[in-house]
Amino acid sequence: MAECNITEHKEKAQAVKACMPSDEKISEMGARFKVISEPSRLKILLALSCGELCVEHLTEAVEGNQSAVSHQLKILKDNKIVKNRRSGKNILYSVSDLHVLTMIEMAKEHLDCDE
Amino acid sequence: MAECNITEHKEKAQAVKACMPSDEKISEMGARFKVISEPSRLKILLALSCGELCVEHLTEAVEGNQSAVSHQLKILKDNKIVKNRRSGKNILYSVSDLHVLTMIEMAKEHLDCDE
DNA sequence: TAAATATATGAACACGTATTCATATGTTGA
DNA sequence: TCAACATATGAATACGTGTTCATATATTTA
Repeated sequence: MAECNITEHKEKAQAVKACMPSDEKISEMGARFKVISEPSRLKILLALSCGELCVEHLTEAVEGNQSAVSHQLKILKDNKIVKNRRSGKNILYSVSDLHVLTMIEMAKEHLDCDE
Repeated sequence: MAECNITEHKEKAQAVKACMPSDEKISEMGARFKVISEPSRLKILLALSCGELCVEHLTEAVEGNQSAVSHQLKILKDNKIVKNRRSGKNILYSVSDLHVLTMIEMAKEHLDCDE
């Protein structure tokens, strides 16, 4: 009993290839996930999901060091996931891409289900 | 005009810290995103989203090489994102975690909006 | 303007990991 | 049992990147 119908699968492979997004698009999709895959950045986003924070307090909230947080904020900003504005001596950061918050929330709930 | 109310932010930082998930949980969330952030794995999942495929045809569908695909399949399987079953000489793979397909679909749509 | 404070940035380092090559394992049919 | 085929796996390599340290830039206050 040949459960694996070769001919059928070959056709399916062709069909799959035909509707496969371009490598460039796949890379962009992956890049989005990669940005939020790093725990240090995820933690920053979880903190900012509660609202705007300046770098100093954000650093305190994630219990990190200032330089590391700043580096990660740059990556998040370059990827348009957070935005910032100056307020006196401080720079206030907030989430600009609500879409990623949704995905993070989904991931969190998914883990909650497991335990 | 001090737009950045230090006291208020300090309190917010404390509140944020209080409801911050554990480092372990954050790592697990990140791990989920990391698995689907790699273009080679993303491509495999996009192929499998159309249905079950054996390794050979999957390799063909993603235009990769057999060993690389097999290595990535192992990672996907270890993370319970795909499952497999034997059918004669072939091993058939399929997506077991529909949740990640949802997120991938979301990411795809998000990019479509941008262009 | 000088000092203090807040944030950003460059370079160096350490570490994880995707890919490749060669080969092992497992399955079928003669 | 042997040959052919399908898949998995180990080791080596190459590459990207997160963190740290030192320092630069920018803003406010004295």
